[in-house]
Amino acid sequence: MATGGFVRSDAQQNRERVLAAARAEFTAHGAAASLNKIAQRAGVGPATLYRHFPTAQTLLVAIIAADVATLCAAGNALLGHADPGDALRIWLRQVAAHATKMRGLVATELLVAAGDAALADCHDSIRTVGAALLDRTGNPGAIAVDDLLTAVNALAWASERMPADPGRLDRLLGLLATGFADRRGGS
Amino acid sequence: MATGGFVRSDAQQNRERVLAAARAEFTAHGAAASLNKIAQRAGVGPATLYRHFPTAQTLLVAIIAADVATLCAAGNALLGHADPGDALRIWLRQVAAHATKMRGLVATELLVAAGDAALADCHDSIRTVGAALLDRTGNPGAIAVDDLLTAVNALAWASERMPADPGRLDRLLGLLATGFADRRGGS
DNA sequence: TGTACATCAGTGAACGCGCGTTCACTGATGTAC
DNA sequence: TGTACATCAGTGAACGCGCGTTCACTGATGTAC
Repeated sequence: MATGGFVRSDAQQNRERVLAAARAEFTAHGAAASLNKIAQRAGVGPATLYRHFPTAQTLLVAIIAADVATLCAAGNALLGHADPGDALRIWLRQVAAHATKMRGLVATELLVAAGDAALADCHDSIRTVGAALLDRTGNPGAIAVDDLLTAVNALAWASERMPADPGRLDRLLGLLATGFADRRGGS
Repeated sequence: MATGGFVRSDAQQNRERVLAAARAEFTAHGAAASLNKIAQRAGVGPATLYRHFPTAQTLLVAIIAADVATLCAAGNALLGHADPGDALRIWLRQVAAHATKMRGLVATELLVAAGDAALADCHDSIRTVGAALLDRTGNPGAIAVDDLLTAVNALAWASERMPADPGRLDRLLGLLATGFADRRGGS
């Protein structure tokens, strides 16, 4: 009997090939991506995919988790940025870029994180970093970090759906930063 | 030979029963709604549904168009409101409520209006009303009405995806109104 | 180092399912006289 | 008013398709001696 806990090197290779194929298929077809096609693209049988990822959700979350880790690392680095306001804006831009991946699937998934433990962890990580960056600005509007992140995800999702207008995301984020109502003038 | 242009009364009835069933199914299942099930719910054969609406898109747009007409009428009425700022906010709240219908399908469809003539008409109607309301406020931030409507749709879609938090939509719209960055204080 | 073995990853054909869609046919409706 | 007719809406079984998923089986890998 094996000592347990070892991982066959071909298994690890296949796992990574499946992840890469899934990333490509999700990017191309969003939520309509097919597990059979992912397996085919990865050059493995469908049952192999199931061995590694029992459900499509598992697969998607594995991909997202890796990206979220990068995103949070970048956010933590920005805590040392000289201008807290700029730091927050820069990071939210990165959050938005992340959320547009895979035809908006990432934004969609992160919003309904409840129900999946791994996804909830991602959500918490992002929220923690976001809260730190927001606090550092003084947070004059007393905004909940959850609301801010939800809004950024939503705007990113929307801009992803309108690929004809590449400047849209930045304009929408600008709009979110300043608001559409003038707080100084009346009415 | 018939004189042409007449509509059999049973046909009209079936058309309306299909529309009602479709509304119910889209509301329950969003984009995953099945045409066969809609037909079944309406008490007609699948081919009958196809006679009235050759494609699922046609069906969805027929439903949306009716709602959009109501929305625009409400917006035009608000042009007579005493406070332009309030009028805009009230109407955007209605736009958001409209966009959350059918599991966010409405928001999704309206964003990618290009490609469907009827949907493009809806889009234009909404934009025209929105522009009138926005202009009346003086539009201090020189915001494009398209961006504003896109943002409202996006936030509505996001809040629809998180039904556990019913106050979220209003908070998000409030955030969009005032912005997350303080324009008076530095950074 | 080399060989026998036990484990478990991989295979790919096949399953059942529900989807969108079509067909030849039936029958209800409205018209014309 | 009443009847014959032409039109076209409705029917529902059936099609092909691709999906997610499973199965009994094969074979590669790492271990133990």
